[in-house]
Amino acid sequence: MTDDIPHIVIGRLPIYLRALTRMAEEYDQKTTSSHELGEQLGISSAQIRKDLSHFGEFGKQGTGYHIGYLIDQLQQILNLHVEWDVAVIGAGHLGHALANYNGFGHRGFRIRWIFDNDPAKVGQKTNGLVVQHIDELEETIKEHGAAIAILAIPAKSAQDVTDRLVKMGIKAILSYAPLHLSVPDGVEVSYSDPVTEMQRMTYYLTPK
Amino acid sequence: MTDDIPHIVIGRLPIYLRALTRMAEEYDQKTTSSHELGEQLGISSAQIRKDLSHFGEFGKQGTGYHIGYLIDQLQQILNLHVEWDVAVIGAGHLGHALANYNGFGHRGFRIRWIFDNDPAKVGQKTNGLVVQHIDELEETIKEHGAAIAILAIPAKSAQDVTDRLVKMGIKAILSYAPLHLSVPDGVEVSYSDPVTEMQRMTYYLTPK
DNA sequence: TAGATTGTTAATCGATTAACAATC
DNA sequence: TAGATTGTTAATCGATTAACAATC
Repeated sequence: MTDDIPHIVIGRLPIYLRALTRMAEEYDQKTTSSHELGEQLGISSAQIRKDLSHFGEFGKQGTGYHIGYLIDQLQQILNLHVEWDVAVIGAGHLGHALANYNGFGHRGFRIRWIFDNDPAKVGQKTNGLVVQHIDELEETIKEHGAAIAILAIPAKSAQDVTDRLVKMGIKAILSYAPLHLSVPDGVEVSYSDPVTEMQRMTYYLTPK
Repeated sequence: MTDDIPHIVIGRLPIYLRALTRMAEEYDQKTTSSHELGEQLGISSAQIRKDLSHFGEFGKQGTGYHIGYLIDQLQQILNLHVEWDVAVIGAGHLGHALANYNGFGHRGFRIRWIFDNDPAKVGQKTNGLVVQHIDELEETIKEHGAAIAILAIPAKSAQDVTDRLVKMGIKAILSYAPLHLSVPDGVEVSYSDPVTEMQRMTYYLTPK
């Protein structure tokens, strides 16, 4: 796939999609403008128009964007017209929280498997899912084919599990483990470490 | 506080801190170089040196950086020489996961309160914390003073709660709610929405 | 001394913004 | 028609990188 669209632009598309969906569902709004959308998100209207212009012409002079149409286009661009099966690795508190979060379904994802290496957790049911032993990982992925995994395990074992996931063809990993993961080209990784985020913010705070 | 150091630089400091801590604790390493650190993190050595140079001269030509000293300096810069009290809003699965996560303590934070608006959850104990009713928010913050809150509640009520937090003087918010929050200048917000992250990654994936 | 690595400068690269013709 | 807003261009702004003198 030809790709010279900046990563940073791609990263904003889901933000636009989220805001547009909210306008449609919460406020039953039919159209919007780059100005209104930008105001709502703290982003300049010029940037929004520039970002969208990488992919086509979705608006009309004078009236702006039809929300339903733009939502549909963004979903197409982001490959969200299919539902993605997701494997959760780790059945601790966070793994359970992910398995029980009902915000995935309407936005393109379904948690389908949850794994743990603790025999005491294997067999537990959570939101209709049964915790499988991590050693069934390879077999399960081979059988069903999965592209996305979420890592909800300690840093210690995260790189090992990542290597196994990559070996099985996983192409996107969302990691809650507090460390940098090494992956080959072609594998996407997103990091979500609450402490790192908070440490960034404390820079701007004054200790009491 | 004078501040023309780019946000993006501040955002990398906790990443450096995390990697350095790992070198020290996991591998008992005493020194490192910008080259080694960069290799480990997928960041250029020039960028690391440039970033650090905003704050002082921490290395020695020929030998690199003393890890313990650099860790200490980064902690000072990020205001992590004090421990920050954190309020968690929302005692659902995610709120409980946060309350039980043991990765905060060693990195500068302590979850001290957890709130919910569901009477059925108020009074529940989790990891030594008792869930308080959200209506006790103002009183509790007024009494103890808190600067950081984590939002683990649905989008619907997130802006309302944010307004209340800001009113009480909260200066940093880590939000797991899938929406953009409006806050006045001087209040830091970090977003952590797993779906947004995954939607960014699916752009690069090929639907099967 | 020889080798390694810093901190910094200048050049390059990339992203954001202002402005506006086009047009609904 | 008058007003609003797009998509795009060029200018500005900011971040990254390459290179190297300084020096441990």
